[in-house]
Amino acid sequence: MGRAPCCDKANVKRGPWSPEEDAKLKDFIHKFGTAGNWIALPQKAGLRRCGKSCRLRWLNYLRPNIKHGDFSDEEDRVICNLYANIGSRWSIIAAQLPGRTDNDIKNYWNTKLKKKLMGLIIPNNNSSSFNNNNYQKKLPYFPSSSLHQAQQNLGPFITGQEQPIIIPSAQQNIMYTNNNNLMMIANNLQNYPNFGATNYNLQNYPNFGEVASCSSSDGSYCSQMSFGTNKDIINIKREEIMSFGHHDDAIYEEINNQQFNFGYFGNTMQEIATSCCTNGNSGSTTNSSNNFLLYNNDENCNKSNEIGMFYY
DNA sequence: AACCGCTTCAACCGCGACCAA
DNA sequence: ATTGGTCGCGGTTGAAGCGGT
Repeated sequence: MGRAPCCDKANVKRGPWSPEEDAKLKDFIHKFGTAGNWIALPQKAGLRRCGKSCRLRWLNYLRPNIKHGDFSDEEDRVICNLYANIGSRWSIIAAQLPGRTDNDIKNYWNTKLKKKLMGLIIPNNNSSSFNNNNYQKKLPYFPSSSLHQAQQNLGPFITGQEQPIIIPSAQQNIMYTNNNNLMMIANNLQNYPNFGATNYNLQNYPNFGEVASCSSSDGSYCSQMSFGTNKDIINIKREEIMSFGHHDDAIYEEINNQQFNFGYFGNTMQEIATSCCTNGNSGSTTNSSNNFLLYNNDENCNKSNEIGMFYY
């Protein structure tokens, strides 16, 4: 048995509000306020609407000082920062942006801001070295030049020269480095306790390359991950590879006479973890913490110079 | 002009929190 | 302590608008 409806659905109007209804609601609230009871308000105001609908219309549209229209860079920054820290707590985020409603911010995030951030890693359609349209749709691919441009476009989200930045961490985790070499996107690894555990069975992804090891020392999430590639098969410049996607997108591709390997694991967009498969590189987390380092490997697959640190 | 697919955003819905009786 | 009514939140929906073909 479900919950009792809050109003008589058969006798209330639904859908968009007419100017007359808006005027009635505004007029009533200006004269009497909400009288402490939204459920009873519509009847008193002569509106054939559900009380909840009245409340929403007032809070999101009719009340004074509501700000509509474009969000400023500063507002973008506030939303990103708060989303990174508290996730989709829209009402709390809205409280920090005078005139903005939680609904507005939620819509803005879902339809624009998220894409704006994601767009920074969309393959460069002008890239002459990667001209397969299908793969372009599936795979982010970064010539170092366009990545550098993307980094520039990050603008206010870049916080310093040495530290990676984190946007956001609650639901979909977008990770950046600002070393102009690598950029990664991944869902929050901590949401996927099996990440790094053997049941990901990386051997199922033959094109992943030679996975050196992928283990979890504390059983909670990936605390150590390393991967290497067979340098005789794969030839990828570390500046020019970033991959993520569905496992069945795992491909081996030859581009401009260079062999590229894209590795994946995870079955759905929600399960996507990161892979970064470069010539003789390996990655490992440090101290069971929420970051990992990516190294160059030397001829013998020993770590040489550090490429970058990633937070998640 | 007609159709189609995509995006936007106002509005809806259900659920948990809260509060008064 | 329990119950019932209301509020507020966050996820989802769907109509409208828009651009491409």
